[in-house]
Amino acid sequence: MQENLVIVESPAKAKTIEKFLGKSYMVKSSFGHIRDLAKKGLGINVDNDFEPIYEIPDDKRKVVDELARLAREAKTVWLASDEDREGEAIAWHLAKVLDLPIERTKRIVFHEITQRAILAAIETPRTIDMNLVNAQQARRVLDRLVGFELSPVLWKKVRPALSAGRVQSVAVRLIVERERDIIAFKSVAQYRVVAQFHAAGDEEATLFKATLSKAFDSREEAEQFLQECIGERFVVSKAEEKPVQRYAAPPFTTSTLQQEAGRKLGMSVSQIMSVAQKLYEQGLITYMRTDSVNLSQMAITQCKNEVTRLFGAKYSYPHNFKTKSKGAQEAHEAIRPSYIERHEIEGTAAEKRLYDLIWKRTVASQMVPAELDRTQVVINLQNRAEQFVATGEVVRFDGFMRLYSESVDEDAQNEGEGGLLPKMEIGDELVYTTITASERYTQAPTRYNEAALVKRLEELGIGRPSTYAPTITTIINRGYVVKQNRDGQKRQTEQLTLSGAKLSSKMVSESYGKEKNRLAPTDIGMVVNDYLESQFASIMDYHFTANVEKEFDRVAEGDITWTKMIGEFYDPFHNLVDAAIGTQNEKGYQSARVLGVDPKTGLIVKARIGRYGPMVELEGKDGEKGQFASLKKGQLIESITLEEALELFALPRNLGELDGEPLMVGIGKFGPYVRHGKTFASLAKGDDPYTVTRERAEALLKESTDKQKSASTPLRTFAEDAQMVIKTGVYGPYIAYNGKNYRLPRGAKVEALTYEECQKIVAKAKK
DNA sequence: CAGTGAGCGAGCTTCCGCTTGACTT
Repeated sequence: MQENLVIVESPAKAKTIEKFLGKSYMVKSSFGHIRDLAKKGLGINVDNDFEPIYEIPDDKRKVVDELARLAREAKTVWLASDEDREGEAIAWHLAKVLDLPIERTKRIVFHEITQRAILAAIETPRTIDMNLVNAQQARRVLDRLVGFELSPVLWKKVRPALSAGRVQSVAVRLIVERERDIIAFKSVAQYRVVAQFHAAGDEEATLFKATLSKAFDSREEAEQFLQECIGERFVVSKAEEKPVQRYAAPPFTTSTLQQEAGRKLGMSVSQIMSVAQKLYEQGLITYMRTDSVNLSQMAITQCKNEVTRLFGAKYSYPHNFKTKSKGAQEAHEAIRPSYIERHEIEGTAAEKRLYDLIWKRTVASQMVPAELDRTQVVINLQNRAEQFVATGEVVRFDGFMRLYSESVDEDAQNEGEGGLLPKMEIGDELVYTTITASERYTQAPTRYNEAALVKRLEELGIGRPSTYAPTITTIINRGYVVKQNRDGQKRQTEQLTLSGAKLSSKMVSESYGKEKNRLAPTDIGMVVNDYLESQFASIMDYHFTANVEKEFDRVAEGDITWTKMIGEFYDPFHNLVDAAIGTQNEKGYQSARVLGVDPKTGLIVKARIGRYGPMVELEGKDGEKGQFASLKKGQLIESITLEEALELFALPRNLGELDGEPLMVGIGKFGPYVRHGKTFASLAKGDDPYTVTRERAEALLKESTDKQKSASTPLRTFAEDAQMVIKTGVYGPYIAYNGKNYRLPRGAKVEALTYEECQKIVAKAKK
């Protein structure tokens, strides 16, 4: 029997801490929360002052029983869950379930896993902070109320099995609004002018680039400008050089790790988290779900030694960072290597690369700023008001950049930053070798990728490190959002070049709009978003979470009771729910978008969501039936054009008669198909229903009927029992017996199976 | 809630945050 039982949240943490404490301590983990609101129903007794109905989930039963047994045997139980709202609630639930007295049970906290911190915590135990617990109950109850009252409204008004919530609905809104910005965006072409100069009278002098301060809206203006540059005088009017410092980024939090590993290693948010989890479990890094940039003193000292050893003392800058992000609870350290002196690890390629990234970021954060010289040169023209500007940046001392540089979002990159500029002084005269006016299109806003969405949510204080990845999964699973690639499109742009006194023009092909793994809303995502915005504007407000967080803080401070706070929220909220259910208005999604008139038939073309998803409709005249067609992948009701819609009506297509029956191509419930009379065949992946040829269609039909024939003839039969048959299905061979199907065990050979073996498989499956 | 390339019909769907495995059809 153990004298002391310490309970933490994570098993990996338990292992580490047990090493720091003496033999009389046993450290166990609760694996996170051990109780939650009842799974069925609301789980809240609204009429009884929002009394929560807690239960222990089935998959937690074992852990709880084990902890209860150990707690009974131990002399002292120490509740050591994380020092934040959720952690405090975990401690309280443990105390309730393990039957420990709230006023006397020892509660300890530490936010770094070092021996010093653990021993200090043991020396200064406190008791459970009920105000903080109540703030968590308020958070939990509010989320349940919002989620479980809004979702059923959607089932009724839009479609079953949809969902809404404080976090996910706002995440979808961000993506929907970005899409609308893109749809509304009008790209315009401008002529941007760049010149190559060198010092006058010196053909050998260093060339450098300078950009004209103004872009021209038309080709004529650009051409005229270039013409006037012939014989123009170019004089330096300003030459400025100033030293600037660039500071190292703070060590990783969950959100910044997701952004940086996404950009540098091309990993998805959930991949990053599962690789980080592996590193954590091996004791290689600190906890990977954190909003803190704090480093322990021990880590700072280790970094100092390491930087000094590797680069010398002048590179070392030991210091800590302050967390800025909204609503951060800082229960943990930043994400860092457990042992700074460990430069490399064993493991999978992904593990090695992620560890390397974390190591570099951590160590670089403890290095001195880089010192740069930033130069700016302004060049005047004698006969025109425009100016050329050249900027350059030179690294004088690399500092932390010697080890690591933070990457930048592709859309935030600015081009035209030059390197070293030659020395120049005011009044210096310059000569151009070429001046180029390039036609450039303004770029539409870019869609969010996963990490960019996480970053935005964090800025708004919405969601927590442990929920960023699952939230993205949820909104994709609900069909609100898709992660997609888009092929780039090509366009021709003009380039006017003045070389000496000769003006020439050429066309340059450029591609644009290529996207990889970007988040775009679906039609249903947009419809649900618009419906929620129209009926529940307060919940959909970007500041809703920040506002209720302030209320939770007041509960945590003991200024108000949590039930009063929830009551004040619930009454108006519930009225909105009732009002939404009560309104008989046409269902939110039913409003159709009119695309225009079909020039061939004069019929109105509309786009809307139908029973089987988004569709376009060629409206029938005087009550006649219209024609319908489903939208293709990547098309949106909101942005589809009349031309694109008309193309969709090309299906079903008639490829001509075959044995007196038409051969039709269409898109059905199961995707693109060929139909001949009553027989159907699905098109293959590479086939396009709009262009597939008759020959190909016939081949597909034949293939399909051949397959069906072979599928209906059994692979094996048995003399012992006519009911026992082995057939081929979509997943391979299977046993059919008395009208039921059974899978073959792995590695089973169809030809070698005996009747007895088949009987066994059937008997086993029945259990 | 369009009409088809099948379909009876009842009961269920849902939130956010804290943690890991179990387990693929």
